Amino acid sequence: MSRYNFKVTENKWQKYWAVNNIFKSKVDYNKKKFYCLEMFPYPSGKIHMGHVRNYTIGDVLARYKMMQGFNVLHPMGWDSFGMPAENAAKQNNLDPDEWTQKNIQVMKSQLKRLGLSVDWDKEISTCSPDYYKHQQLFFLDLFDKGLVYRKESYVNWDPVDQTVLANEQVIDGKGWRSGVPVERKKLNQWFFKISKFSEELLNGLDDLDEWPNKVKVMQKNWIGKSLGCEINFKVEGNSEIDNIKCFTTRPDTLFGFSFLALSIDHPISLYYENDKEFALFKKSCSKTGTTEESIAQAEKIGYKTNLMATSPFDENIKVPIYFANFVLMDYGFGAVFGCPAHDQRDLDFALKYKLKIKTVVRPLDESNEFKVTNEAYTGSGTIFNSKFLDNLKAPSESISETIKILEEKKLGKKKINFRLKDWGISRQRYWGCPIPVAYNKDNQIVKIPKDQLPLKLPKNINLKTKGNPLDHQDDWKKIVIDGKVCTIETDTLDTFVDSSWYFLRFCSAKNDTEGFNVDEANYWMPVDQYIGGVEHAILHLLYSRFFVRALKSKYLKLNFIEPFKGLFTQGMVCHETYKDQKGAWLNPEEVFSNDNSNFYKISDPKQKILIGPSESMSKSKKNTIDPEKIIELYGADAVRLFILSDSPPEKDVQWSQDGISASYKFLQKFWLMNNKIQNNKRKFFSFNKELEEFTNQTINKINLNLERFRYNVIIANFYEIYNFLNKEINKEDWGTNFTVNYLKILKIMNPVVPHFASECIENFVKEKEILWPEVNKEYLNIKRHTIVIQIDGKKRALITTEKELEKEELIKDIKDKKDINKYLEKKEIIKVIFIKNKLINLIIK
RNA sequence: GGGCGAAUGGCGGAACUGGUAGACGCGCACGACUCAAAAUCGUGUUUUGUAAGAAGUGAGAGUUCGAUUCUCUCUUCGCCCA
Repeated sequence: MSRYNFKVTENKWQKYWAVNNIFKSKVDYNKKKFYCLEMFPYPSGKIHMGHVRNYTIGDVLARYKMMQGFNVLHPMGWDSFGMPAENAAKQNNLDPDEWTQKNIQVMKSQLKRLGLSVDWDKEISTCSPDYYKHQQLFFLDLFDKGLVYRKESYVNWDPVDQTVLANEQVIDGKGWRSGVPVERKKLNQWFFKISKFSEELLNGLDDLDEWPNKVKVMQKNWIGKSLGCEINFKVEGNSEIDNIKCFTTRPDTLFGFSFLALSIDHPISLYYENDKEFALFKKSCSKTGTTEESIAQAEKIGYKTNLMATSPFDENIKVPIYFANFVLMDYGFGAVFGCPAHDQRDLDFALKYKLKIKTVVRPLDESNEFKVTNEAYTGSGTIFNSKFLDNLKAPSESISETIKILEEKKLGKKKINFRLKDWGISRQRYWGCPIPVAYNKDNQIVKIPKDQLPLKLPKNINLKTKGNPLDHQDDWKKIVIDGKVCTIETDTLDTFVDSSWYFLRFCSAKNDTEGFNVDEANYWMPVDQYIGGVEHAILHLLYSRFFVRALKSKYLKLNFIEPFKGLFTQGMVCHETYKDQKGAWLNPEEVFSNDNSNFYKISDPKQKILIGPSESMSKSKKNTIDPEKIIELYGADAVRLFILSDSPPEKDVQWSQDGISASYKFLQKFWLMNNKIQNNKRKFFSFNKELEEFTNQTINKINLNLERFRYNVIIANFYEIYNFLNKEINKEDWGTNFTVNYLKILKIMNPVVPHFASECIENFVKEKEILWPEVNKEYLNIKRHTIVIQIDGKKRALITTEKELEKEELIKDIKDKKDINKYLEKKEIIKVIFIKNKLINLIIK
């Protein structure tokens, strides 16, 4: 036997697993199921280290559960609709479908080389009509249930590219591609009524006890339930308008009221339709994007109407009514009352238009002289200047008290408001799932009949058009429904829709007649462990939780409501960044170092490289490491070992060259040791108790560490295993129980380094199904005890003993020992803390 | 500004319910092998001190016989929301 040849071995086992269908899974009611799912990748071209980390973590868990006898579902698919394909196709005159299929082929072979325990028979791809035809059916189902609707809504509009931008494509208020300021434009768009489930989605979080708390907090904040109240303000100046309804979370600051602001889309704006100045104002409002951030940062501007509003608490207080750019129609009622002293936006607005600023909340340590000038006071305190509200504690008492008064006087009522808005699912793009509706000649919505589905995307089209390429597909757009010619909707679905139910599709991946089978879903779902990046903590997870709830309105027999029972969010893979003297980013392959502190350019060895901080690997900073090259050099097992070894999986990990080569060396060392063990011809005679203890304790440790995702500690345990075994085999007598224990050890290494472990096990014993070893609890309670001896709480000595020493015996032993007794001479023991078999602490005087 | 989290050697990181701080790895040093180097193997490696010892888990307090772990205040960093 010689060096470990990872290429031969990894290839051999990958073939073995595939040929023997080792990872194929099917419903089996006699077996306990385990659904292990990692977030499926976008086929962008090649896999990156983030994928390697994500899928290795999942694979370790899946293999561990398989070895424990679970019926494991561990599938893989492709989140294959989306903009990168469309952009790449546009740039290189390609077909997005061909580009995508090619990437899938490449990435699939790369993933296979990692040796994942994936059931490839269940592979799905969201851009395939086999997948999206079911999605179109779901869309129609939800439409029938009133959970899909169309309304006018604002989008980010790039005036140069003539295209709609997603929020993340708006950078500093400018289009990411054109670099010109983004505008707001109104379009008719499709929405999912996620807001109907706000309360449910919020309450459901309480039951998700296997989710990281931070993700639950983020979702909670996103849903943003707030207690407030609606208030009716009397309006003067237009005989047709009696009052305006406002929503506020701070009714207690009502005495600080100095203006009323309306959204430009408020119904009252209709009265100003012919007003030229208002039209100009409206136009200037459209100069900001649609993100909350950009609206918050934009300069507050307003248009003063001829209307006046009266304070519900004091008829003598009358204030002007404005249209303002910072009021949104889809929050509250599109109308807010302005209290400049206690809201920064209102204050900015009031200062600009020289409106009154009346302070009505003072901090607890301030007197009634307290006055807000340039900075709004939003902290807690006491209400003053507010007549009957005076001296209430703000906000703890004042809000509920004010609501009570408003309700009594029938001026307003308590209202719960949610920040969560309906989910806009229209995208003005080609490469997405077509929306299965059309419009008749009266522009009414006509559902495309189910027997005419799937509604497929047209092929070979010109993508280099302004706006949505589908708009220009006149032939494709025409459809005959019930003998009438209709025009197909050209918007496509947000790709988040694709990923909101793919976990259900895996349960019935090849089912042609339905998206998923209820019985199969009821067997496999919920996903027992979902693993992915924290960047999807809000939207993807929330949308998926919504989608299952929405589907439940049709599939009444679904027996689960939360799709993901357990969630694990892994950290990113980071690497140092390098820049040359001109400030251009350099790839790690372009630099070298002789001392690991000074780096130089390979193509220009005199040029010193500037080393930047370690950041998440990204193409733009060129600090990426190609997994394929690393697998080629070190093998899949070494990569798996390293990607888990250096940091806890939930934290960021530093890619390091020394680290990967250490993992490689570890396998080589272990292999040499394995050779020695397997070539051994000697017979042993005594029972190796120490080995038995070590093995059982190690299995126990690894069990705990696996359950808690402490995979980095497991790798440390592997090194301990090597260090221990390597000492044992230098002994004369390894023990009659050596082989049994060694085999157990190889098995627990299997989930992390499956090719390597399988090879070692196979050479040793022939065993088809490798099961997880049981812990013999007898060896967990060690018969040898190491007792810590403390004097005044300081460690002074250790005693190792086989006996279970009682307190008095132990004190006697201590007094007999010179090196400890010296601390006790001429002192009196006033107290003894004793924990059997663990610790004794003598307090002396 | 609010919420959540983190801080441990030269570095990444261990430490179960308060009970031996620094597991394991990297790096470094010394040694073996070698004409030499690489590779490999062995030994050592928190700081300080020749040593016994002392100090030590971001800073400061508190609870406790005993705190990396619990409580409070502060500093810095990260993430999310505004």
